[in-house]
Amino acid sequence: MYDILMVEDEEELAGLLRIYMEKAGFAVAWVASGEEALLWLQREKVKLLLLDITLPGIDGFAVCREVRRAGSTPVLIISARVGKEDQLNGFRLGADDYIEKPVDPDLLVAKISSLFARAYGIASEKEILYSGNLMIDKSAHRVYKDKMPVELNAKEYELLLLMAENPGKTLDKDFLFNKIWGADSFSESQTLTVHIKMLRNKIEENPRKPERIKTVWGVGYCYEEL
Amino acid sequence: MYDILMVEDEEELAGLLRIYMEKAGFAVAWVASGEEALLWLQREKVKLLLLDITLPGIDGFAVCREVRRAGSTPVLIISARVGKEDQLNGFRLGADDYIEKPVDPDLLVAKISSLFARAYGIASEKEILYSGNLMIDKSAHRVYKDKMPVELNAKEYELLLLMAENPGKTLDKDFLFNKIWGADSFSESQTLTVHIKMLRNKIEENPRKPERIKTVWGVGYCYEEL
DNA sequence: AATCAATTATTAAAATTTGTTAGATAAATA
DNA sequence: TATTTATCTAACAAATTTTAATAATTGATT
Repeated sequence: MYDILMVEDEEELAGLLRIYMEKAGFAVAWVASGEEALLWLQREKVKLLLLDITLPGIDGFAVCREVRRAGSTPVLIISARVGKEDQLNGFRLGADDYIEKPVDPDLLVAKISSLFARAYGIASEKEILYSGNLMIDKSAHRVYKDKMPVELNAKEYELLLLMAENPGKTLDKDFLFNKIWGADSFSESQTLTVHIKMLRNKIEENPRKPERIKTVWGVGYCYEEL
Repeated sequence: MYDILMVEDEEELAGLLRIYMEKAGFAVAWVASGEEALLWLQREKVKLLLLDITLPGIDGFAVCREVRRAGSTPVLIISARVGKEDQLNGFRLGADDYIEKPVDPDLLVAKISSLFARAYGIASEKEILYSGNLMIDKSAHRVYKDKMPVELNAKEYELLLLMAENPGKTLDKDFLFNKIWGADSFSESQTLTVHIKMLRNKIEENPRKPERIKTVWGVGYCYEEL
């Protein structure tokens, strides 16, 4: 898989940028139009998209929109248009950055590296998870509520983490149970609900009226990011 | 916990930016020097750091370096210095972006939002089905009518989803029943109509004159997308 | 238009399922 | 062994689903 797909119709610029990017260790693919870009992306994945806006045919904005519809691939826009509206539009479509021409290759490479680090380096091994007034420090295996440590035991911690990593999603009881206790395990009956109860006692403001761990009747529980 | 810690010694600019950022929904804390910033960060976590470079005492670069040493908090640098070297230096220290003064508040907010989405996955993919003034959040298993939550229980939810996924089509009673209750199941007699009734009570403007769930005599029901 | 049978709607209450909770017991850990 | 943590029990509470009886509506027939 290539690291970068560059969509740029000016051949000379494309050549220059490619040299710089490859010198920085990125594997670069190049296409010259929006149509080609979309076709290319149908066949193959890429880690980052470097996208000129002014292209013949389908323009960069449209490509950006399509890419965002499909996933969260980082998109870096290059444009000769200097208007603020164009930039805002780019961000609205989900671009990660917007660079105005003329492009300084060193800066471009710096930005790409930064974006790579954010998207693939640090973020993937995010050690700390924030969720409203809750902070879950994965490396320390510890949870803080309003900056005050909360003492959770192992099962409670696992439960909370699993739910907090899927905020806003209803996880059904079987899923939760299987993830934490393992497929079989005789118990099940009440043991999950009991643990939910204890968790709520520890992290809910008012455990009788849970705001954070909502129960979805007949299905399971849903963690709300407050 | 605050979303953003702004480190900026120009009080007027700080005030202006704060207004824009808060309007965009971010909780903003503000300190005016590098020393304060470091002290602040020792006590409290923050989701994003907005950092001016030219500060009295400890400058922005030094703060950035410290922050990176401690973790992967997103850092956005603002600077009055327009040199390419300064920018490269910022990126080298691990900054996520570098904005030159004068700062356009709209663009700043756009960049911050983009960075938030990248770092915290706010643009997390959710399965949502829109149908007129109804919104069905499949991942949360929840339904909203005019943005207000509607409390549906399991069977009602299944029914609604099944119908909403086939708008404008008349689904006959057997089909609905079999899909939700399963082929056999003694009951049937009234149980479907009762559930339809309850659904209508919850999502129709005037349950006596259903606009959304129409009954098709002798056949079944038809969900209208309004 | 009036009648009739079939179908659907409404309602309330019974039956069932599911959730909560506190406390007892067992298991693991120090 | 003392202490903590995990699991289970059982009674209770609450919400959901079904049943069943009655009312209203529809479409066909006269």
